Amino acid sequence: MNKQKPVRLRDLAFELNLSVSTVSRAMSGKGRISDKTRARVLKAIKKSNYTPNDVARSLRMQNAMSIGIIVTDITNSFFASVIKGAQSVSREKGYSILLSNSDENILYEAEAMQLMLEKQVSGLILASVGNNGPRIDQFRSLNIPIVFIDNTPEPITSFDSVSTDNHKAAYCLTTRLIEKGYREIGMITGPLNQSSGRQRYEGFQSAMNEHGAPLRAEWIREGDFQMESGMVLMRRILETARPPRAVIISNNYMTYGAAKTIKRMGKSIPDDVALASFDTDDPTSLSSPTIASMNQPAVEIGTKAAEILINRLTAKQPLPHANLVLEPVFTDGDSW
Amino acid sequence: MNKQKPVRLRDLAFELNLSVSTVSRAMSGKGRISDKTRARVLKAIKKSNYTPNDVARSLRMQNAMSIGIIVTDITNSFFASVIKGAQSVSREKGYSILLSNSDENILYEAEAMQLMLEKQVSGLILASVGNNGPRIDQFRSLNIPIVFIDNTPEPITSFDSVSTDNHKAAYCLTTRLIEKGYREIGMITGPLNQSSGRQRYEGFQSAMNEHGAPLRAEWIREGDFQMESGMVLMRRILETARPPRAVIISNNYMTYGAAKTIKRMGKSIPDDVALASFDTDDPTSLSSPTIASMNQPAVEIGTKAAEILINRLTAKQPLPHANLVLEPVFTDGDSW
DNA sequence: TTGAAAGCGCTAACAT
DNA sequence: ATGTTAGCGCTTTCAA
Repeated sequence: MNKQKPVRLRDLAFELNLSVSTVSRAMSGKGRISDKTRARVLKAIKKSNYTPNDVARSLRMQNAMSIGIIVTDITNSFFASVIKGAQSVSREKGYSILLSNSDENILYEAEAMQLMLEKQVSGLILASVGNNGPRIDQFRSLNIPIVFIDNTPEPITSFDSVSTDNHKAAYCLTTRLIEKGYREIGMITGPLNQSSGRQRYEGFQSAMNEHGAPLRAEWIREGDFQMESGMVLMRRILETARPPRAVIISNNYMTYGAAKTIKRMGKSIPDDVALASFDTDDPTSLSSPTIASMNQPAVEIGTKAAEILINRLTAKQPLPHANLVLEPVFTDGDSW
Repeated sequence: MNKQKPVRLRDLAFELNLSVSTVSRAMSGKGRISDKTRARVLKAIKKSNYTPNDVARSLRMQNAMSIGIIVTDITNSFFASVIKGAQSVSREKGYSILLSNSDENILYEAEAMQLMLEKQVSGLILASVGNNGPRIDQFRSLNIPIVFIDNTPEPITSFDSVSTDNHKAAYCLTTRLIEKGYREIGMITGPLNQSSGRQRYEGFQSAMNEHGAPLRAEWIREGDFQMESGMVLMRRILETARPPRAVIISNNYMTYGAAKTIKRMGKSIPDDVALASFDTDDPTSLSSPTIASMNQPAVEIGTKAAEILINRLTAKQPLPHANLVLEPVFTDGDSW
């Protein structure tokens, strides 16, 4: 348990009677160097257990080769998948991942962004919870690219983003519901100041209007994407004098909460109230009922976001903003 | 979109007619400095949007104030929760998180460890997939602490670790099963070269032996913690001439796979075969049947691991190894 | 109380 | 083909 000093380039150089720069070149493969010395150096590196100090390299290169990822909740399987996707392409391209959870807290998000800045990340993948203009400007003025996922700021075209066609997803989901014969449909929306929440709400509205189905205010509640609000709001909706026959719920957690409430009230899905949702992927395949759901392709969002980011980082010329909008993936269920 | 040069300490110093060291002291609060200049500096920092370069600081301080976390699969809700726990403590104490997924691949794990080394992490939280002795030694010789979670290496007492009492968990689970009247019990184990897999198997054995229940080789199969192996092995077990009445399955994914197989074979849980498992937490609470399960306290594992790590990092004197063994948390279900 | 200067480990321009 | 040297942005002795 000797607290051994780490081997530095200088140590290797000394041992081999070479200069640091020669050793450095031997490692990087850049610059002219004779095959003999190169082999000699590489051998010495192996047996000395040399580990390059990437902090020093980052400082010198003015590039830490790392990507920051800020999500609201890593425990949400959607974000976990996004991260997994982003991580896999990052590794491939030689970038490491700095991770932060914002816990849906705008203050934590700001802190995390500040941290990323200080750590000199090469770029950021951000699932933002709200308006964080000043910090975003700071990234921009330092020319550190951000790719927005899930929620996108306005106007979208002045940022990079990877998102899902939420309007369409909600529109389709609602239309299917109507085609199944439901007309009295309520909704538990997400926060309407977040693009995902708002777009899903608007898609719902469009479909309802187009099919001449009634939009009743007491059937529509704005939640916060947390399970708790799903529980509370579903109860409120079901306790109206004349509750709807179906409810669309804007994300997975609120749906789980809502389902809990429905069970507790002794009602059944879909007989008493039908449910349709977003992003309720079920790794267990034990759910009952299975929830009809429009899902964002999470892993793909992660890989695409990382690709767009790295692409921009390695581009020779300024690139136009990329606004990738992926198709939602529908999975049917017996919740309706 | 001016690619503005970041403000450095030197720029601030110039602007204020001070030296860099004075500005640095003003920021850090260390060292004598007059209140006036201090205020002056702080004001300038605010309005100039100065962002300290942490890479430079890390190099100078020989401490990156970051913690590496390597897990096998961030998509597994167990690990996601571990990370969440670790992250929250880390943030509090001023450490950032470098994340890597090993995808249950020992080669990726080794690569990730190498990366962490190069990035000069202050410490590592490692959910190891297998024997990775040399790399572990490297951390040790560089005096970079590792806290093992989930799987622990042998001999456990020469490492820091946070784990769950897997033997006990399996023993209790098996005993309960027996007390419910089951005697013909099979098991789909995890990899027996991983401590979690092995200990759960041994706990099962102990309980079976102690209660004089039969251990039949054809009812016991070694899986790899993936869903696929749960599917395959459950089929194999059920296709034996005389299948068991209950099967204990060593983790969540294999259980989901096994349940799928059981359904596909047109059998029912628990009437045809009862199930008991580990770590099957169900965020949806929609599972049917709900799975009786012994769960690791995931978030707590994460927080404790981070605490132990940071504690060691900030200790003045060498600390003895910490081997925290947490109690499993039982959640009943109607799978038995 | 403040400033000058060294140096963390590395890369790269320049010199040999 | 190899060596010398400057310098990335910061902290911290040491000197003024």
